Amino acid sequence: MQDYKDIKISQPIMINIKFPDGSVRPFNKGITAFEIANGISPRLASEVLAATINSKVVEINRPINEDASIKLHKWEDQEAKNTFWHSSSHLMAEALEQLYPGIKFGIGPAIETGFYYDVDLGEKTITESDLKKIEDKMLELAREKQHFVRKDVSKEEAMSTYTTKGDEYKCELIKDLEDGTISFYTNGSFTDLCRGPHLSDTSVIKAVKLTSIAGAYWRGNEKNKMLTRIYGVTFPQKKMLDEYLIMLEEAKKRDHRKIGKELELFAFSQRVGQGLPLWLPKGAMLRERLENFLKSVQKKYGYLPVITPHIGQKELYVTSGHYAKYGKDSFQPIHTPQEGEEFLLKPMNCPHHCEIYKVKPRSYKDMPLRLAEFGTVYRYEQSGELHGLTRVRGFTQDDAHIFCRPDQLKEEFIKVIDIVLYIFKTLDFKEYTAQISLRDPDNREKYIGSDENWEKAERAIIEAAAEKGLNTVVELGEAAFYGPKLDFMVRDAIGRKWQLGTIQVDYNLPERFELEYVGADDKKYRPVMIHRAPFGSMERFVAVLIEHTGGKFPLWLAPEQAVILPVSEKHNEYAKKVVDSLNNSDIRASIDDRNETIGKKIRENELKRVPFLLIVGEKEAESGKVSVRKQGGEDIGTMSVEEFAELITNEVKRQISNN
RNA sequence: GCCGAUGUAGCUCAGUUGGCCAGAGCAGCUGAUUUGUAAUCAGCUGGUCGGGGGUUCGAAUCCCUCCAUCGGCUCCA
Repeated sequence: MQDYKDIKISQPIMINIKFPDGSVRPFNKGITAFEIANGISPRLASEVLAATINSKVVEINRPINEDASIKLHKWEDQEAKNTFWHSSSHLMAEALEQLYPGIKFGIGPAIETGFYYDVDLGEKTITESDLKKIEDKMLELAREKQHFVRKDVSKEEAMSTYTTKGDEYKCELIKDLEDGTISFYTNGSFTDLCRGPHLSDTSVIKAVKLTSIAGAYWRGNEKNKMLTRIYGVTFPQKKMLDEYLIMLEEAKKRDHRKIGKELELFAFSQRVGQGLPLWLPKGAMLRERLENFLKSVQKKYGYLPVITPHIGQKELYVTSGHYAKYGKDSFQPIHTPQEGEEFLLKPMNCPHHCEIYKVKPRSYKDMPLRLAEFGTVYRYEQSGELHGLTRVRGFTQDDAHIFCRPDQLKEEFIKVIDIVLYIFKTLDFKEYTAQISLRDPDNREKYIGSDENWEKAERAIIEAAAEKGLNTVVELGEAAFYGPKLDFMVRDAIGRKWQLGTIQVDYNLPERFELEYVGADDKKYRPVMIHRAPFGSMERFVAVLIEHTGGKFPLWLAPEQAVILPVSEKHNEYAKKVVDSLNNSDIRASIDDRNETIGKKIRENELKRVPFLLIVGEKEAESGKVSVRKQGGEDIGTMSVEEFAELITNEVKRQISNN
């Protein structure tokens, strides 16, 4: 620091800074991102929270000593949020240390929304009711405008600091770090082992909410001690926190478990067993419509339906390799009166489909063979992991397996992507991304199949995704051991991300089941297998759809499309005629002929999210018409029953054919 | 499975310094009302207070245990 000042006074050394727009400007050596921002405008400087210098995110007061590229991050950038939340976790740690002296710290990173810190409270406990106190302390400390001060330390110094403090978790972390890369950050009374980056000071943290408290194993290993994890989120403006809390409320309202109960779509029974959903009539019919929709799409794409049993001999899974890998952690084998017979509940459909492939010799001319089944599978999920319909023990995959020649892989992949995108479009998922999961390049031996095939498959996926213009992220090392895959994530109506469909390439099962086809040269070849499930599972998809729509399903899926509300019992007879006529036009309509006021009937059918309410009274009965109220209250006027039926039919047609 | 919280009528929730036959609203049933765009009125029915065990003269309330649910962790073919 001292040197730099001297230099500046005598003869400033200039460095070149490159901006995101490509322009390059000279600055004095040692300038900071904050000073650069301030030179552009003081307002910008006040909003910049972090900067990326040469593709590394750093604090805005770190001197830049060589030519560099720079990008300034305001709150809108994830980099800024990460910095903000990471600093907030240090602030929380400081508050915790002051309130609970002697506690030990694990790690405290930023997460997608907010941050957490893992702490070992020793004998003490923290409950939800203590959170307010901690929040207040954090705000108090934030207002002190504490600067985050970085200090590079030797490994030895770092170790001795934490040995003295008696913080074994930090010691363990330091052990794994390389000397020369270790730094401490101090804000106020709290110093933490940390690589940064951080805010320049705490004063920008204006709003704090500690959201929950939970147990978490040290380093994520269930053999280790369980620490207390405190989750929180902070914002630079109070208003943003309020908006965030409103979003949480909205999410609560859309919870598929709540709506599923209200709309009588599905239920659970303790007696049946946890994680085993019971589909109620309305839910079952909804699911059936989704299945029929996908079936008709698949028919167009040349899929062949198959049906296989819910159990299979243990031997089947020994062959597939799943028994060795998951046998212990699955539902245990079913034994029969016959000695030595063992069956397993099927945890996936692929082995059964492989056996269908094998029922007769296959020719290269038969490829691709696309076998589809809505197959119900059972997996023993740990009890703490079960969650509504999104994580269950029995579920139905919209499964299909495509057996094809290696040269057909890319084309088949593209066709599957087409199906997935068509589904997203029809169900109004406008924002989605795709993750391409490839091999870990440094660890090739853990994957099965030849290098050549892997390269071909990886290239096929990348090219297919590119040709379809997908917005993709590539993740190395995320592939399954048997092949690369493509997973789709959608964003729902309130911005949350969900993983839905998946497309996976598999070289393993064709090998294990010795699947073959005869080529044009009369030689035998091994087919490639594609697993794909555009919905993922019916359970999960319905859950996501509920949360996406808040229970207001599109007309073609809605359990009831219209309910006829007679103004009084005198009009029930006419209402009956209307409903018969609509049902004849394949419209799902019913009468609410309860002896209640029209106001109450409207209210209750609105709560049931019925898309159209038809009010019929004296006027309508006389003129043979219906008065149409759209969900939410919009009056779309009076029309004949035929006109209304046409309106519904056209809208449904539009919704499912927007290809 | 692990940490923490919760479990009262079909639903949403009161009631816990241990003490008369455990409450409300909605839903359901019966009756009155015959209704015009988000809750008509009255009466009635309904609960092993999650299950089991214990402490106590007395337990929804305190203790133990099991189950389920919720928030996380780990896991996810």
